[in-house]
Amino acid sequence: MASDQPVVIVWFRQDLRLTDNPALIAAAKDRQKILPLYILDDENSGQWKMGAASRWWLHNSLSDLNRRIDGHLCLAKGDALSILEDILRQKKVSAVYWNRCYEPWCIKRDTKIKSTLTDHGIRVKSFNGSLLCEPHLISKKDDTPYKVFTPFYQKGLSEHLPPPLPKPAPTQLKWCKHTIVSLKALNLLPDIKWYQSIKKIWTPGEQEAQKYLNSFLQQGLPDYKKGRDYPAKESTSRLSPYLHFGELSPFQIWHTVQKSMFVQRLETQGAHFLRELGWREFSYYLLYHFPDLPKKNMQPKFNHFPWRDNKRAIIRWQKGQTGYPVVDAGMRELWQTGYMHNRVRMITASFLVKNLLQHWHHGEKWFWDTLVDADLANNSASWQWVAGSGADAAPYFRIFNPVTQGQKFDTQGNYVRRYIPELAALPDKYLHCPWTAPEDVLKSSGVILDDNYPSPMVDLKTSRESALSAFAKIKTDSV
DNA sequence: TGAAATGTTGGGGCG
DNA sequence: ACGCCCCAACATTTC
Repeated sequence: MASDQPVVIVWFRQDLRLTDNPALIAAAKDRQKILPLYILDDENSGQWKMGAASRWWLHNSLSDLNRRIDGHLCLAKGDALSILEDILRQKKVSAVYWNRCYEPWCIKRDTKIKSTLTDHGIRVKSFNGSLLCEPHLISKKDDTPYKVFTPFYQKGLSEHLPPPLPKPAPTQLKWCKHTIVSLKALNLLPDIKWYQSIKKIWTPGEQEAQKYLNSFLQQGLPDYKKGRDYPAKESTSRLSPYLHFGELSPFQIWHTVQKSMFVQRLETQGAHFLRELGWREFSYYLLYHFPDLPKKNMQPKFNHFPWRDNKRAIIRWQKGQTGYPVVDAGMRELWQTGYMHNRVRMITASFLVKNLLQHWHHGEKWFWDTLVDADLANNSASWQWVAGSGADAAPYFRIFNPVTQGQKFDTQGNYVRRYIPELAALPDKYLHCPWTAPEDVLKSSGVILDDNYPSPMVDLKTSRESALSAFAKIKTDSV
């Protein structure tokens, strides 16, 4: 039966941190024992169960969080409401606090949980710990949601900036020990240890996130505006997985960058970086107001788009065997590290959707499973952006040329050579288009086309023309 | 947060 | 000296 001392549950979700965590701060104010809880809920997430790379990340994040609270983290697996109700039967619970999530399935589940627990006589409070500004607070003058990024960012969001200052971790917390299952029993790690190479690159955890942020401010930010386009450089922040799991809050990022902009005189660079945070906000905003975003084209005319369905082509793309070095390097970076540089994400996505004419859902699913930063809002909004089916999307006819893009943004070939060692000996001139290299150059570089590296799976000129004529077919379609 | 096609300009070679 | 052509370099338009 319920033990005598009442406890407050802090339900950790995508906020795996102790600093600037509103739910935790609220619990600390109650001065009761805190039961820190994480639930792996695969029963309510439907099609959007966490992908494999994310699970690896989560495993390590939970392990780190648990270590930081001296082994008190309570882990559970299953339907969140049932698990909470189980705990209520075993413990005297006065309140449950959490920071809000914005995935449609989460909103639906949490709404039900909130009303059910309230009926049980429990104090339930939820907070914003993940967004600069929550989606329901922003709308145009006519009360409809923004559909275009620039006005959303410049008018809608900016009215709510600056965000509140980040708050330190509460001190002298009294944890309550309660065990349901072990971390191992969550089965977050796969049987095959494909994550060995990911492990070399990444260290999940709140303190590591802070280190990453600080090193970005020193090394990445000063050259961010230009440098972020070059995948071989380290000018991007690579904060996305930490941000997704809430090991870092956007408030912390926003204020730290602002301060750095002032101290280092990096107004322009900083503004460009903060704009990327703005895109993240916009993705969440779109997902909130258009919950079909992960499934349905925002522009209905794309419902008639003549996608092809070629399983083997999709597999070649996934494996990085398209014959276009910058595309293949990107897909191999993804497979090996659980991450891909932003510019290369655009190039590989454009290739799948436009040159191969495969539905953006295929790319969305693959990225969902393989990215450590897989995030429903960012992933679906970005795929629709690339495909051209989004509300404020890249025009369909914007088709990236992987050879030109490679030559422009990986001129020295450092990125391609890192992920495609079999091409490493090719001279820069032919690195992004090996099939144009003379026989003797190929031979002396040890490249044998269709043997150790494929020749292009489609012709750029003709596939581009096919894409444009496919687009022409839906161009005139009415809503 | 393109690329390719088309248009324009201006310098240099050359009859 | 002049007109003509070529074409690179840049600008504009179209997809």
